Amino acid sequence: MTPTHGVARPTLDDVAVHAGVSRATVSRVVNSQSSVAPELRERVQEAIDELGYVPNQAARSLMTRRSDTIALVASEPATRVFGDPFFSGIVRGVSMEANRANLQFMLLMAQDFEDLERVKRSLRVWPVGGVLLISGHAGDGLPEELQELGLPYIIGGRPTRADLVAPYVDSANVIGAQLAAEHLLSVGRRRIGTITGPLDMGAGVDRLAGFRDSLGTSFRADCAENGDFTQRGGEDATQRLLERCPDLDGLFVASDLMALGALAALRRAGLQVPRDVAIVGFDDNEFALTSDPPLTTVRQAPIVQGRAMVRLYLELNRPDIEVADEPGIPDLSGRDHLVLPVKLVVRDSA
Amino acid sequence: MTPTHGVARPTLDDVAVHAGVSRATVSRVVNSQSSVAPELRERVQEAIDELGYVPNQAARSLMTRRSDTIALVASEPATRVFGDPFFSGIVRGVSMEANRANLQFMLLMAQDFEDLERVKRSLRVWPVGGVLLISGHAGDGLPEELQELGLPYIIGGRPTRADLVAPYVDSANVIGAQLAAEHLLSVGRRRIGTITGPLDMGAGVDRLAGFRDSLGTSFRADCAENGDFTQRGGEDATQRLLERCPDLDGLFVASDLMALGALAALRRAGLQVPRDVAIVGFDDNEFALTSDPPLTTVRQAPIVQGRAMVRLYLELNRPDIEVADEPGIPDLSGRDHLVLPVKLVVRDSA
DNA sequence: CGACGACCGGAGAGCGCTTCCACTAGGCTC
DNA sequence: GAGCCTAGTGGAAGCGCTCTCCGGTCGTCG
Repeated sequence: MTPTHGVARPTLDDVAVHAGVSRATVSRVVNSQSSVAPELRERVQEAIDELGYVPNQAARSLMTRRSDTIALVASEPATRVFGDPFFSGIVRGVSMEANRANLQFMLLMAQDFEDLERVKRSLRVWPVGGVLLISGHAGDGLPEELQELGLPYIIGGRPTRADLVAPYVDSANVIGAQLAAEHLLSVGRRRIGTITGPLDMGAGVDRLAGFRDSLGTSFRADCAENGDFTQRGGEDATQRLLERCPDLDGLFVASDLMALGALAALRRAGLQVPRDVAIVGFDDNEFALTSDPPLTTVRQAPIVQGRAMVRLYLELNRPDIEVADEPGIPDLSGRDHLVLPVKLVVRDSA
Repeated sequence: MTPTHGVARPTLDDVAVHAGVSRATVSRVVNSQSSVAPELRERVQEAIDELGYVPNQAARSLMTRRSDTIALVASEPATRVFGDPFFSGIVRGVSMEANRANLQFMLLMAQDFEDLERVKRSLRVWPVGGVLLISGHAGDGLPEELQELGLPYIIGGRPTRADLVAPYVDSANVIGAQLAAEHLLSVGRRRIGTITGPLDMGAGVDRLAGFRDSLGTSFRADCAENGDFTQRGGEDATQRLLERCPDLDGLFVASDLMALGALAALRRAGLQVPRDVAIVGFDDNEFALTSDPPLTTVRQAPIVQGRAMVRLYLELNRPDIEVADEPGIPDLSGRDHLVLPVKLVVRDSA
């Protein structure tokens, strides 16, 4: 048996004795709820500092029946979660905001069906107060599971099932894709194809929809190829696309990582970007800047998205934690969802 | 206040009543320690299944004064943790093995000094039973802090301070670098430079040491340039190196990600790989395979390393959890450290 | 000046679990 | 067959905390 801490940690009682008050008073000071006389509060605070008192989370959550832990669940294999800067942004945002709210967050990844079961089991066993769902694929069953467990959750992206009402934080994917398509049209491209994201994900569907919408009658279904948001997938998809639509002069790729693959495929096919084919990506991550040529792309803000997800969770489920307004993060009081703006960033690829 | 679970969860008592035994007996069955009559044990198990009983972790760890949670702490910014497949491998390995042992793991990243303080605070507040430290930089103070907190920890890599005795799991970095250098020599290269890792990290120091060792008197200090294990860092370092040592015909780069950058820098300088400069990397991750040309590199096994770290932790600190032998993971009974073998993988770059 | 209310602090009951201890059987040894 | 184990079970005491009650102390108004 391993004690959690080598040195015996001071308890509430210790502090109470030290400060000459009752446990209840100390508790009230610690949780800064209800009224404690200023003088007493100060004395208690001093005792806390002096003893280096830190509340025992286990005891606390045993009593309150809630836990100050949120889980970030990605229905993706670890390689993808770790390979795409988009996820790193989300994680950073979540980590940032969770920290500010004194929540602990844990990261769960589900590579496959088996893992999905494991994750569900984890959520059952571990005292988690809420779940942030990212990269949801239709049919992973996670929202339903959480519903059943009575665990509040926030979706990053949008619900994939229309009958499922759930709070979410999404990027303006449709608009972003429209901007991309319009830009390609505005630089004179007329035979425009697209590499989509997975069509069981909101982002995949929406970016295709926006693209199709802006192209109108010039949209050619045979010049849309499915990718999987990985570089390799983008490369393969582009190669297939080139075989079917060799006369392409413009390409909207639904993520920068896939666009990187597309660049490689085009180069191998002897095509120059943007001279022969103009490319617009989606994300605006570090790859977009360092690629050759630098990508024209649609900027979204994964860090903000991650932060907003935590804040939305707090807003809806933790009235005891106050969420201070923050510049750069849209106000979300009273809302149950948020769609973050995107912006076209023009560089050399289109 | 949010209840952790919408539906009232059955407690030990519920199970006890249902099975017609005492709480103590149910607890014994759940923890499968000490002896319970087979017949009773079965009856209890049935009751557990029937009610869908899941132990309350908070109550449990309140009693046992330990927590079934381990933290994986990376002294790196999130962008690096998420950008390098090495980390993704570690995380996957840890996640895998933690899961098997029914431990929860949480990921903490320290971008800078401020974060480091935050992480330390987290470790104090949250009931963590042990810590896995990766990517330790000399002077981050983490080991000392953990020592003081009385938290057991395992180092991924090796202790950066000689006076610090701590269990660790490392790769055979010195040997790996020797293999790389010897390979470059064996293909006839004589003017060999190196891009090192950060020299405040064990991996950085050891790979340089192995390289220098194999080169002997042909080692040229001015043809060693420091990198930071990022692609960009590798690119910049290579560029600097080329200015100082334009006659280079071989290059050992201490990580594949940096090697990718090196390839870019060489290409920009109009040099061909391997004709003009032969390159050997370190890692053997997916980039090594897809780069142009595919990298000759030293293979290490981050997933195994992650798994071994958890197993070593269990071995040393949790006698109550048994660690079954696993093919592919070196036996670690009785050991307090492990050095994983590496292997040269020859492809086209050298 | 007495009574009422507002407010503040303390006592104490548990949250769900583990584990020490006491106790009962049954199987030994001599 | 009496003593003595050993194995198996239940009772009960808390782990450290929160929060409901309740009693006490003021300020204030009639």
